[in-house]
Amino acid sequence: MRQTDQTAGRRRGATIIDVARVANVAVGTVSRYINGQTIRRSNREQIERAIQDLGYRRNAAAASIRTDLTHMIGFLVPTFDEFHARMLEHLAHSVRQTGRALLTYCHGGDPRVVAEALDFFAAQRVDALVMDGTAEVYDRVDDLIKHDIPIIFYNNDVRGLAADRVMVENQRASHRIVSHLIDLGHSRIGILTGDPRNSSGIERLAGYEQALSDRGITIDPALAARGNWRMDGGYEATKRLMSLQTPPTAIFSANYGMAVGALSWLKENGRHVPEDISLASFDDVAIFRLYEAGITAVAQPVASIAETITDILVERLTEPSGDATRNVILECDIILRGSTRRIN
Amino acid sequence: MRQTDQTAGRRRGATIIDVARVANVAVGTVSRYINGQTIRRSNREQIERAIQDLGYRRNAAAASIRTDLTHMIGFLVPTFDEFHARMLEHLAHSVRQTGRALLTYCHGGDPRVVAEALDFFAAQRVDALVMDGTAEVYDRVDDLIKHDIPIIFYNNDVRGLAADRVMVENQRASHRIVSHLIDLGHSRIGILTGDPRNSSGIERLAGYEQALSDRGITIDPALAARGNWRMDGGYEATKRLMSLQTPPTAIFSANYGMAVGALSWLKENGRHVPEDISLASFDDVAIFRLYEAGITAVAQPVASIAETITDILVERLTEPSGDATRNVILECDIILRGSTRRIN
DNA sequence: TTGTAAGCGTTATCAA
DNA sequence: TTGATAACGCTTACAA
Repeated sequence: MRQTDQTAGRRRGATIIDVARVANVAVGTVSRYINGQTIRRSNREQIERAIQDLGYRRNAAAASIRTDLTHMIGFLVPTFDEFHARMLEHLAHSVRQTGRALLTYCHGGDPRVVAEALDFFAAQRVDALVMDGTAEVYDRVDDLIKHDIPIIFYNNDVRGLAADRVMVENQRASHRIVSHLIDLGHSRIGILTGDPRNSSGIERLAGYEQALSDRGITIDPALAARGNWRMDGGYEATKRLMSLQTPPTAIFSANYGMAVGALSWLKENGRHVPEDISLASFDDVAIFRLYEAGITAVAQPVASIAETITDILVERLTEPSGDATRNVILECDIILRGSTRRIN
Repeated sequence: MRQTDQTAGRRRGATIIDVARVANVAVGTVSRYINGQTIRRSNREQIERAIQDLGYRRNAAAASIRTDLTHMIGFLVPTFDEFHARMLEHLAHSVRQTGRALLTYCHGGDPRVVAEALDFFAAQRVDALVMDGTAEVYDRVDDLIKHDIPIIFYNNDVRGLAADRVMVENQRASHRIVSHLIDLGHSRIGILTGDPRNSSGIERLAGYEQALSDRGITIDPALAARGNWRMDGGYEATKRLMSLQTPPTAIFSANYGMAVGALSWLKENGRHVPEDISLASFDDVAIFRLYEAGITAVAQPVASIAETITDILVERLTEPSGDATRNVILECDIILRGSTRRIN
């Protein structure tokens, strides 16, 4: 009996049964009305009035245990830096238009939190999971896939999993921007690399190396300074590069966070961009448009990435049973600004 | 019969019943094990093996229809700019440590989307809702409160609702930073105001005006240029201020987005900061630390805001039944940098 | 189109 | 501690 139920943590609201009783119809009829099926007009009006009077609200959780559809998409990222925040904004927007929302989790690079997040998503029965691929969690993600939860990777891939992927042409874009530096007369070009366990880090480094060798420039391992995608890593890596016997005349940063660290070190040490050194970076963020003469950058098509992810999502969730995994690779733009300068 | 059930959209996994059967115990026992109650050792081992073998995963949605607890917190923001992204990151972190996650929705300033979000949260039965207050939705939020969903406002308040609030001392911080400009000899100080429907916009403007009148400076309405919190609004508002007969010698921006717009206009028009004009802003963001000599700013205690919200959340969700609403107001720091300069 | 009733996967009560 | 079983709020055959 509801009134004597001690278990409810909070006052329970009206249910579909209450609505049916007040409207003098069967629960099935109310359910059909709620789900947009055709209903006799008189019934519809009575149901609407009952819903109004009772302040009834459908319980999606209850529905989901029958339908196995929660209308929630898991979204797992390492951090909410500008890149991921923009992804989130675009993704939230496109996913919203399909009647779904994002259950977000931020792992901060901690594998235990990643595992925790995947468990949480599995328990909540998210309809699908969108994540920036992180290695080390191969098994746990595979487990989700075995439980028929579609996974879509973006930004970084985890090879060998039956997941969809929406990536950008990391290697080609890096090749193009480094080639631009070479065109400007640079041959001693440093790179701030990301985490070598990340596919985008590997590919961006490969694009850099390919561009150099395509132009007959010997690759000097000392010019590849390892960062960690973050500002502090870029700062330290830049310091190392600039302390070399023969420092580079140009630096390419594999992401924007490290580029900000580079700018910070250069500024503190009185090196001017582009007079003393040219700088180019992956990712196009607000600060690059504003900083002094602007920073030359690779612009990722964030909106397209989000839309493509949503398209794949809807496809996976509506099509009978998806066949082959999809692997979309989107193009990037190179935005030339004042931070890259001709030398000699 | 499971095998013939046509309704399942996807392969259904093992249930607690399956686990009980394989482990040779009752479902109640499995449930108790899952929820951390004491279990006879032999049973525990058999249950653990069964869970392992079956790849069982608890269905949180099913549990929630009995417990009325989803372990999801709704998070509603207008946009994922740097301020809200940082809030999200901190909030996700602190909320995670209580075993919950954030169901995020981004409304982009559209009241229809706000309404949609609130309906979605209500249907999903989020345990609580954290939101940047938006006017115009008084009734719908009140409806959620009537359904016993705790609401916590941050950044902007909506007066008159039985909700908790975690705000910052907008007026006092603005007063302090404007007073600093006056100390430097400025008397013709412009302000880029936010949306006047937002409580923080009102309070920051009030702090500005109070600072002026406290020092006997007449308030010139022409010096209050209305922005929209965004870069484009700040750009246009700055243009208007700088086109006045007697332009200001200093500008205070009520948030960082408009300050970036101001920097953009000033740069395009060859005005240097701080030589030609001083600039100070609410919000302390990455670009302010890096931009030329740095931008003087009000630093909001984002981490504290998030932690306070989480504390209140936990309190509301565990205490018998919350009494009075809480109204926390946190202090801000003024960070002095190179963008504000003494004149005369 | 409607009513009836059997699930869905949990939790919680109650007697043992 | 455990087992058996009645909720929880909804969807969906199935029969009318």
